[in-house]
Amino acid sequence: MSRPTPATLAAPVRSDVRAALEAALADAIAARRLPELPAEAASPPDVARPANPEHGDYASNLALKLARPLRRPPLAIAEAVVESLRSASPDGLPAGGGLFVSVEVAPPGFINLTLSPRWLERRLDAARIAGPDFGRLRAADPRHVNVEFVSANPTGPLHIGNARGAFVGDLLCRVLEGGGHQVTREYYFNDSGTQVDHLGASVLALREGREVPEDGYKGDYVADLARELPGDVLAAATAPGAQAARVVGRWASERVREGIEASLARLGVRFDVWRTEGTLHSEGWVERAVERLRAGGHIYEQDGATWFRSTALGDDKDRVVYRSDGRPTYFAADIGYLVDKFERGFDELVYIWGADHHGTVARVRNAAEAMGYDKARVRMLLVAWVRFVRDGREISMSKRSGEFITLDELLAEVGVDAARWFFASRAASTGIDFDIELAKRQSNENPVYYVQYAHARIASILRKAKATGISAAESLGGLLDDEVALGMAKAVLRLPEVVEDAAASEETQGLTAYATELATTFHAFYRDRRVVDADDPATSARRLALVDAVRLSLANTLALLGISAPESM
RNA sequence: GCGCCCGUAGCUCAGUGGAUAGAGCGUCAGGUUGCGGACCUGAAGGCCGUGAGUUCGAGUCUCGCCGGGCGCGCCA
Repeated sequence: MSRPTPATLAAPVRSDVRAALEAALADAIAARRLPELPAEAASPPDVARPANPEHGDYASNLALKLARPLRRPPLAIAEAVVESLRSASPDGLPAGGGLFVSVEVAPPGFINLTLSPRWLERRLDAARIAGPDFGRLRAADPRHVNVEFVSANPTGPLHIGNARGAFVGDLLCRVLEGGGHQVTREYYFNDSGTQVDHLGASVLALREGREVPEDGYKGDYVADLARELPGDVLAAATAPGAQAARVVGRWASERVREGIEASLARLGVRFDVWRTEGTLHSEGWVERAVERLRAGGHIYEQDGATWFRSTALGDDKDRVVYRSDGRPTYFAADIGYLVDKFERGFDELVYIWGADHHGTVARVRNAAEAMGYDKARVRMLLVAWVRFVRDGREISMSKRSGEFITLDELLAEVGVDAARWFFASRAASTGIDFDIELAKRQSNENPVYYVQYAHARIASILRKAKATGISAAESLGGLLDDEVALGMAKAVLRLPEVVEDAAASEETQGLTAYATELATTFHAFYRDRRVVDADDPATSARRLALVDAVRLSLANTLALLGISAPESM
């Protein structure tokens, strides 16, 4: 028997259940207990986890779904499929022998399936062999995805308004990677625009002891930059004929960008590509994009400006690409960027944008379509607004008021783990409140500590076992006849399908909910079963194996979220 | 006015068309001579904004309305 790869070992249990049902359905048709399937009904069977444990570990509605196309009562279809499931010899099931200990038909036509303890034991042993790979999947359709996020212009440090996009973007990347896809994290910024000139003028003004201009930047970091401004840059800026604000601005924005990179690193976010708007023009990507559109008849001239006919594809209005004075718009860079990204070979482009940018979604996707790209491969994930609150009062984000909070300050207050958990456990599209005081409190008010505590507690048990001279058994061998252990084993083995769902939905709430549930299951197990018991080393060894599998699942889930899994706390 | 997002327990939020709608916090009542009490058990608390529709089945899909947020530049 060839040894399965870790990715195979970590495959979702649910897919085995699906495969078994599919095989049983095919068998029932072959045995003429059911008529041939019409082509349109040939999708894989739906499998869900019932809310009520009496309905088994998994339930399928395939009989209900097939009732109409097969023109048979759902109960009759369910009976036919179940007969196939039952008649298959324990090791004759294509998806793996002895998968189920019970298969039942329940009105109005559900098929309820309960997993076999023996099969679960083998699966759990395999998960432990997979180790850190348990929960990392092999994608059926591996894609190389470009995820562009944060993308704040380097005119000042990241503030809490940038926080959600940074976390959501990174979490999306992690979940896609967990689902077996390849990801490039990309940061897009402008280091040559008027904003950068304003920054340069502000720094220069302070350096020369003048007031910051009206449209300049006023934060403390500007004063720091003025102090640090090197003599040679200052000399170059003040040389005759030099564009002083621009020269200083270039230097300052690079310094700010380095600071942003460092802040993001503290969040556990590292970008693969830093791309500037300027290079999209200098490298000719914008021209290439416009030519492509022009060739397709999507460009016209009016009032001296160059327009993209976005309305032809359903947008509200056409969009200017080159202004009447010849300067390109921001949108021009956007379309050049599309060509650049696709030329680099990505299968899919994802943009993490604030919800206030939703108005620009249609034009960019339309431009992609007009240039001959598949619109479905260009997707914008809109991140809703966060109200930052301290003890119930909203924190104003005005830079002028001085209440401006940087990302670094937020992290210093609440910690990376708590912040990551907070954003991971909420859908990106929902507006949320972030109570800084609440997030700070290290108690059971904050579920991240609850989960980390479970991990630390297991680590402590493992230490205790080692000191006692008991080590984890290689195989669970019979342990799952104990119902308490059985329930926990099932919880552990859910991880791969939780990851699968997260990658498919591109949301992480399922992972945090899962980790909380697994921690709860463990704490209950801890209450009901003693793990380390010198009087029963055989049972101890098996329980240690099971508990270690819980630790593994918690650690892998937290790792996927970029959250630490402490050995003690 | 048009477009996008949102409306679920006192609060903050989950809930891939399935069976009795969940979690954390908060409130109330309990629990440890054993491996970590940052733990455990229980209770109260819901016309899932609202009205229709689609179907075997709707918190979930469609449409209308009500309420909230955000957009609607030759700005970035």
